[in-house]
Amino acid sequence: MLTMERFDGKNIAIGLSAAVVGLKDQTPLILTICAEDQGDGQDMLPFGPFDPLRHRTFELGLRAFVEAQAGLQIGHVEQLYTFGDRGRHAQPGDKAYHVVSVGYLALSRGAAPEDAVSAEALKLSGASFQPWYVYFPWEDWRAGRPDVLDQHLLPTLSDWASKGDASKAERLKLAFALDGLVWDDERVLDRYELLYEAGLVREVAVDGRDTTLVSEMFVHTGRPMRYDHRRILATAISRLRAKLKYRPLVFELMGDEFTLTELQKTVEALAGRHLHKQNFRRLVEANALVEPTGTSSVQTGGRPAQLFRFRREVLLERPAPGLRV
Amino acid sequence: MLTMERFDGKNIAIGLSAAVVGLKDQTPLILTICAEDQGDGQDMLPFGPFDPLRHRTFELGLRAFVEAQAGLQIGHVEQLYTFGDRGRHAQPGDKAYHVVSVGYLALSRGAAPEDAVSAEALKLSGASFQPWYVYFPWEDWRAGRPDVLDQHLLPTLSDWASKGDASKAERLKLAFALDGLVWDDERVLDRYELLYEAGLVREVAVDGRDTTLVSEMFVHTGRPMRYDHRRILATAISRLRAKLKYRPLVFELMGDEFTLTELQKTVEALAGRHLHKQNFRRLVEANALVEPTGTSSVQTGGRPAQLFRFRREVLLERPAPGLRV
DNA sequence: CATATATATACTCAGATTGAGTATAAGTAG
DNA sequence: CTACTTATACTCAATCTGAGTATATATATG
Repeated sequence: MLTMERFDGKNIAIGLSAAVVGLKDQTPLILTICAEDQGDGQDMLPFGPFDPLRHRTFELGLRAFVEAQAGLQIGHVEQLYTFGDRGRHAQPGDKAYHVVSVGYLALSRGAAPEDAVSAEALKLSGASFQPWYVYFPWEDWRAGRPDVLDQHLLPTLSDWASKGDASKAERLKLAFALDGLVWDDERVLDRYELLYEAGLVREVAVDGRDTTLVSEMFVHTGRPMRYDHRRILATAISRLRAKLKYRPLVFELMGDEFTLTELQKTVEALAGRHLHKQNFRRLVEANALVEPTGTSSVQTGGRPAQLFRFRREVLLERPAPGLRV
Repeated sequence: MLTMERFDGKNIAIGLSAAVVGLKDQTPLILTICAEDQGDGQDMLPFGPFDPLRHRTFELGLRAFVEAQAGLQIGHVEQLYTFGDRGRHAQPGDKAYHVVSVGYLALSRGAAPEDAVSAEALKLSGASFQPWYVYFPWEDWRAGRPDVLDQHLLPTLSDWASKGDASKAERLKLAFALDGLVWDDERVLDRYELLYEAGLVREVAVDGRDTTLVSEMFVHTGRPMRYDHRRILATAISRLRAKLKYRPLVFELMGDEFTLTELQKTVEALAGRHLHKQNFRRLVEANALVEPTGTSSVQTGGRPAQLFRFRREVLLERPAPGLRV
């Protein structure tokens, strides 16, 4: 019953997709590509088929795709999730294979203004970094609660949930912090999935659903992506936001030297919320995550700020060094 | 360049494997199967090939395999990781396909003594629940630091690390809490991977490595499993231990009514470490995870304990209800 | 140069949480 | 009745957290 003959692989293909996060001007960015032969204008993440004959591991394959499609070297890479549902990767003329999609999170400094080499490579390849809140406008709370929530998303979602079973209303309550619950910045995927199930994002069209009744919502639910790439991006943001709290991942996106304010603005940009300045400082210094370089920076107006660098040794000293804010 | 024709799926197969956790007599258990035609005596997790034509999603496929191979219904299911490296799933005569392995964590009440139906089904199928610390003896700290660490594992591992580059020594230090670091109960996978890389677990034999020099270590490094199943189990334990702290997963393994001591012993069994009794109580009650049933239990000796049940409503009240111990 | 303005950095303080107890209650075994 | 066992209540100091106030040091302006 359990022989290997049942491992009959035909008709299955594995797609590797990378959510490559960058940063420029306190804006979190995501690397997108466009392909000539699939150009319906929708954004895509760098991706490609895993071929075990050419790539020893998923990760090596992934790095090769990003390099080939955007000319970019990536640093930290971690696996997110493997999506296997039928339909979510479907495209016309694609009946031959069932595509299973392995999503990855990657971090890159290639979006920084000072990286001229990456900028040139991006221009040549046609790839580019897009602000990630374009795809999820309701996830940016830095300037307070986004208006789109109360004006468009929640009325429609509540209506949808009230017509379904109780579990839909429960999930909605938890994901969107109804009834006085606190907004959880890590539930990016939960929120996107609810919008998807409610048929409010443009991607549902490839599922063959009728969208005429809700299509006026699409303008409020962010820019769509090809395939299931927006779902992978949502997973990436969720993971990154969670991991910031117990791993020093921010520094993979920062320059070598930075002020504490720059560090804070970066964390705020990724977490999508505002932090208390004095307490942020205390946290960073208490955790010994950084050390002063001795120099200071002449900023725009105000007292000059000390410059700091990441203290790599912290990785060997503390079990879970991060910015639990 | 990015056409779907490159999604050429031949020679790839997807294997689904489940680490099904159960509990009996304060012992964490893992469901293992044995197959006649692959019977070299090594334990396996329930697993099988994903066939998109028969199973709409990975999860449905997985449930079907567990049902077929152990006659067991499983409750909570979550994806762990997808392993794609060449070699780790290899077996003689298995050249036709590259098997990519998607690991899952599942929880089941089927190992409880009162579940006669599951016991019967297990007997018929030949599957059984095994104590999980048999596979990872160094992970059980309930009775203090396990002797095997200082007597066998750490001397050999340190020796191995000192001959490699500095990063090996760093990983060893973090994973096994050298130099006064605190033991992190969640790093089960890190520790197993180090033992694997150092060639100290029996599974390395299928990698074609020479094991004559280290084979006397195998008796100290736990019982092996087929394929990469012990790695999946390590991932499952890591994830379960991490998630206990912010999700009320324990209750998926408990009966409907229980005393606080039973609850504590269960958490201790899973986390592999001893907890402070009075503080555990305080934590459980402060988080409003349970409510008294009004009855009490006549235990062996001592004052009778109140019986409690899980307060399901907590899922709707608090953002991350768990037992952060 | 004095002053307004902007940013950086230091320090305070009350309330909540945590780790590690002591004290007391309510059963069973002999 | 006494010893023993387990359950439950309460204490206390150290630490952490959220939300401030106060002060320092720059630039821009009249």
